[in-house]
Amino acid sequence: MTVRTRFAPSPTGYLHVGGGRTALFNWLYARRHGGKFILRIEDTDEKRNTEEAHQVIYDGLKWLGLDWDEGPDKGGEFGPYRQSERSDIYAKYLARLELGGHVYEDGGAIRFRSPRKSVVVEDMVCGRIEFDMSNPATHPDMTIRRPDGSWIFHFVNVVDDIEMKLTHVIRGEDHLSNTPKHVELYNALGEKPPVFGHIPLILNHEGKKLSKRDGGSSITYFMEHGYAPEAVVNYLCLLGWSPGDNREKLTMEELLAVFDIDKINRRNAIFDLDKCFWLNGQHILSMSFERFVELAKPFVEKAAIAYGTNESLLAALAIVKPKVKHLSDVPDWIGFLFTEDFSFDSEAVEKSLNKAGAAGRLQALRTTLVNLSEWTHASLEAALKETATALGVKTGELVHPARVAVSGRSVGPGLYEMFVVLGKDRTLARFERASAKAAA
RNA sequence: GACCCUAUCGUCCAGCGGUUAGGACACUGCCCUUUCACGGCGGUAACACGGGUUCGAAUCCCGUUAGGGUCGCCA
Repeated sequence: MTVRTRFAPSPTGYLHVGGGRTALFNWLYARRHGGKFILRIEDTDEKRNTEEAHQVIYDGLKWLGLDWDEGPDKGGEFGPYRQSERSDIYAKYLARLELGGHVYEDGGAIRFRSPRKSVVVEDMVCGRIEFDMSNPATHPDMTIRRPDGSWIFHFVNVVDDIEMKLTHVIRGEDHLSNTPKHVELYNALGEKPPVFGHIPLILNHEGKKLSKRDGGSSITYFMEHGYAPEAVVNYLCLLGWSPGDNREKLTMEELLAVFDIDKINRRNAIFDLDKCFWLNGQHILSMSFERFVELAKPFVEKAAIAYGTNESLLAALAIVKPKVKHLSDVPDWIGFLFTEDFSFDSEAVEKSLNKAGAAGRLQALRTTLVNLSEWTHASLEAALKETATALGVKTGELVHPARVAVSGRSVGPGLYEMFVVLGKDRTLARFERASAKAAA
């Protein structure tokens, strides 16, 4: 039997991180077991069903690196993959329930008559759970069709899972209490329920369900704030699970090899943006340069940095990669390399450039550098240190003003790296201007 | 209210009958260092409570408490 899992979001115009994680776990499970991952859009509520809302889902999943084998945009053997287009199928299944005497009319709506027996759910994550369905007050007969003919979630969800031959249903724990209802439907239809796996919920710092207002509650947030997808995927897996060997940073390949849904714990987890941020830095640090360029470039383009040739952009990105924590910070980190019109941080100017003697030291350094025949990291470092010795000052007394002279700020890439990327002429020109500025 | 799930540092995870209760984020001290990072070495900090079971319990059982979820003609 081929494993078939699905992600079945409703198009709300917003992809929740919890949804992203559900999608991820389903995808991981399918890929690990050589199965199929299906995308189904639950858009029975037509009011909020827009094309843009669908796009948010596609974009979010693609960004996370999750590809689906069947879906609305892709087709597949068991389509259509939008519930709004599956009404005929639901009608057929309703007829089956009617035939078995499982439904009745109530004020124009159609309800499913619960057998009122206890239902046992064997859950991949939660284990064996028994639900007592005998009390109609607490477990009323569920409605499956409204008077206007539109369908209710529980019913269409089950019908589609049957029709699409899903073997495993991995979803949020908020559905655990709904599961016995779903099982009753499977039984009434004479179908075998899939294997369920209810994963714990993601909470905010107040311990409440993560809502739209919370920072980092949507996948879009991570896309826009310069997170690497691999870092977000990594973090999401770490919520409720660990590889068991104290590793924190794992690549997608490593996750695919060791992530196991039934080892996930049953506790709801509080989302910690700090740790996600740290993982992002770790991933950026260790990813290939090519990958870094791929992820950083869109931010550079969006900021409309006039970087000239591709080579010069790559040179700038290379010296910044070990420092950057958010990809969205890249434009700010490299901008000063491509314009003479960069701004000077007043605090930095005050602290090093305007320090007594700074202008003179800068001039001395300039003189040394003018005569430098070789413009490399090593020769620049040697030259600067010699100058410092000759002047009888500490290296830092030259480094700090030079850094501000060349970049306008006190924080940035390595000094010699900046010299090399700027080249001799521009470096010396900036020295000139800064000396004048310091003197003034 | 009923039913279901859960309970280890502030947070995320390890632990599955005998441990100085471990790692990571955050916070913090020192070192490295041209800034900022990175990295290295430390520090602060936890078994919710009460009963059992056992020679022995963070670990097993039962309660209590707390948190979360579900009980829609939302999904």
